[in-house]
Amino acid sequence: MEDLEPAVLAVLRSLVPGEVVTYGEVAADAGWPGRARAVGNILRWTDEPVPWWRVVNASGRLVPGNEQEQAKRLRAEGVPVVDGQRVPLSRIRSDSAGHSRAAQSPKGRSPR
DNA sequence: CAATTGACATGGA
DNA sequence: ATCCATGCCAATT
Repeated sequence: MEDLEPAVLAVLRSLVPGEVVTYGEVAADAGWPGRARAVGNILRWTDEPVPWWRVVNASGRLVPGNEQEQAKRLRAEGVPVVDGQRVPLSRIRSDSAGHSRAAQSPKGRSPR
């Protein structure tokens, strides 16, 4: 599981201003399909300088308890926030702020 | 070791 | 569009 931490951090660091991804997306990108929950757990306790505000759930909903903070930061990054608590995924899946985002699982990584 | 909880995902009501 | 139910994984109690 800790193997996931550095992987997730790397993915988040790879993100670009204006880029928003879902937990499942990050998990899959890190090489762990289905570990979306674990990702969220990490962002919760990790003290690393990870842009957790660029991570939202599959529904486009911001983080519970910090939605205001998220919305504020996202808005500052150029991400259109709706109602100050939601993000239109319609624009996120496919195009990411003008950068290529397609990493697919490099190899079978599931020692479990 | 079993039950519960949670910054998730998907689908149906 | 929102809420509820089920599944999946990991951490806590």
